[in-house]
Amino acid sequence: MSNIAYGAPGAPCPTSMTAIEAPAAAERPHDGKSRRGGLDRRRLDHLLGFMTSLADATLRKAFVAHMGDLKLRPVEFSILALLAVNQRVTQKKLCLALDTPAPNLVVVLTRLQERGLLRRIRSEEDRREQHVELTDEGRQLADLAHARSQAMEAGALSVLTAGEQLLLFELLRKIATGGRPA
Amino acid sequence: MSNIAYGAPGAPCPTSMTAIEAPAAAERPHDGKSRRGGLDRRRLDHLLGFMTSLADATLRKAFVAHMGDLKLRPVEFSILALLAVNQRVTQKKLCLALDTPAPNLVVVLTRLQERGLLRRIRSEEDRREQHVELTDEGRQLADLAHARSQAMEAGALSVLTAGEQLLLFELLRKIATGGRPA
DNA sequence: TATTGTTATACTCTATAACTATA
DNA sequence: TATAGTTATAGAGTATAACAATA
Repeated sequence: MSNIAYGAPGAPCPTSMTAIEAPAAAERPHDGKSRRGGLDRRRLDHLLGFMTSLADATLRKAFVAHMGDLKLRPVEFSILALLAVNQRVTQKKLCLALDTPAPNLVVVLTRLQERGLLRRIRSEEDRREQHVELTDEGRQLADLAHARSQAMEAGALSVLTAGEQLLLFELLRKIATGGRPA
Repeated sequence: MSNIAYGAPGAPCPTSMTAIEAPAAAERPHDGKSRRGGLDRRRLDHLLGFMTSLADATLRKAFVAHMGDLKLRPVEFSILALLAVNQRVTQKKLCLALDTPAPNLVVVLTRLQERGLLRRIRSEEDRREQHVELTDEGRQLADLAHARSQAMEAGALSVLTAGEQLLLFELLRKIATGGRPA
């Protein structure tokens, strides 16, 4: 269910390249570690993007294991989680919060709406906007999913001490924000 | 270029759900942090999978910025990196190392082969296997990409101290492997 | 003119089934 | 019967252009 190919999709690919430079300097056989499928992975294991991909693969499996029977995709989980604790949420705000193009959000919201989990209500102040809100059924599922996510998190983080958990979040936050505070 | 919708694609979606449980207990207005697009993100910010998604988005942008002109996608970068330091690599081994289904690897390898970056050589011992190896041109690009990855890494990690960097890798490794050593 | 939401569309990524050729 | 690689295909994720309604 999704590989660990490393980092970014979407980049173009056609032929071309700059080539030459960089000697294949100090690289001895290998150290016995850094392997998988029997291959030496020394040029990948020191890359943060590769390691987060590995961690992501593990966390995706945990998501499916814990949330699978709720029929919620990650983006759907995120939307319910946002709607559960925010009021007067417009689609524009959801796009910003999830960093998702508007057209893609539309189809996800429509899917959730057809499941009876949320409503779209045309704003009276600005009739261009729609306010998205959970139905009772949607709120129940949001709360259940939230509870499940806590259990999932406990499992994934159980390999770390409490101090390590805090540290990991803080380090990831720094990476994600490029060092900026919030 | 890719959102931060959270974790796992691929999960099914049709209707259904178990519903009910979990009270929306102690949740006060918000703390001023945990926001983006003006929305309270308290049910997401404590989830490791969400944070790694955020970090991944940042790292993907760094990948494009540093590697874009080499016309290498992440999975292509990874393949070159593996071929550069391994001998007698079969497609089966690459599939295992990258956790990628064989049919998907085939198209990527064919693309790289058509660019003149690698060769597929039928094994004499077992004629079902193909040995994949870099051409001279492929090795040059692999080495250049490796050098670029080092610069990219330095930039992404510059927000952390040397100690924090080591710690982050170790914590991610523990998450990825579920606590197992290698 | 600019913004919110929508439709249509395209390209990539991911995954599976079915086939071949070898073993 | 099993394995390495391939072909074909389907589904989900991601992205952009163009449009309608409203401001």
